[in-house]
Amino acid sequence: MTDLDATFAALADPTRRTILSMLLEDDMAVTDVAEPFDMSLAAISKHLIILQKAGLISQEKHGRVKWCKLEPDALRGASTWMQSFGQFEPVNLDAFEAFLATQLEDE
Amino acid sequence: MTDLDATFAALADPTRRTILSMLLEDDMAVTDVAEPFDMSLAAISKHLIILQKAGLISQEKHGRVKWCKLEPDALRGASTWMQSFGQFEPVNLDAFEAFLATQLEDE
DNA sequence: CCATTATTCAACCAAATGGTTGACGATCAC
DNA sequence: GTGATCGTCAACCATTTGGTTGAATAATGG
Repeated sequence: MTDLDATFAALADPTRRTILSMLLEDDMAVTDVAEPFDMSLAAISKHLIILQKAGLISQEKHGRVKWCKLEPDALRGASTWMQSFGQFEPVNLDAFEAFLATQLEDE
Repeated sequence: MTDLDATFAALADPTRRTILSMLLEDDMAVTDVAEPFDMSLAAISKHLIILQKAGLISQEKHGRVKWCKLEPDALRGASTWMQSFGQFEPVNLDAFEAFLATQLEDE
């Protein structure tokens, strides 16, 4: 329950969602993450800590540079929760899972 | 962007997620939604307003009773955003959309 | 060694959040 | 009509959030 709190809360901020999108391209240092934002480095540092606590990114320090890396697995819990509402979607979960099965067979 | 803010923020609270799960079973009146919670009716009323503003539920007043109904379509925006990280998932978005297309043809 | 760079920490601030209570406007049931 | 019920509003409160600035820590380069 608390995991989902942290994940959804982290995703609720547009700055943090943009950061995640940036990290989708490549791992980045804190300073480089901050560069496009009109905001202090300290503010971005805080956002990154929130993302890390939510498990959405990991941070690893090499020398004085801290590298940020997307950890998309943390999205899976939130994604699964949302899919519990799938019965209302045009494609039901059973069909989707059957589709997944065919995909895996192809490999 | 702002849509996603509201959706994810609404989902970040455990009380609100529980309410959505309850509404998954059936439409409910505000008082009945509030019943299982150890919280004032006014607090639940506020939560419901937040859910409505996020588009996750609709509310319709019949007499003095206000009925709350799940609107799962609002989850789609958030779901789509999360799927943009799908390159890390076993099935990519293109394949999923192709699958959706075949589903629609069947109708 | 010294200046520079990378990042965080601490203190502070304004605004938003999640809760309370009590009063209030409708509506229903008798 | 009168009293109970449904739900919201308004005012209030404590805590969290998202930002700032300036100082502090730590590693690097010349």
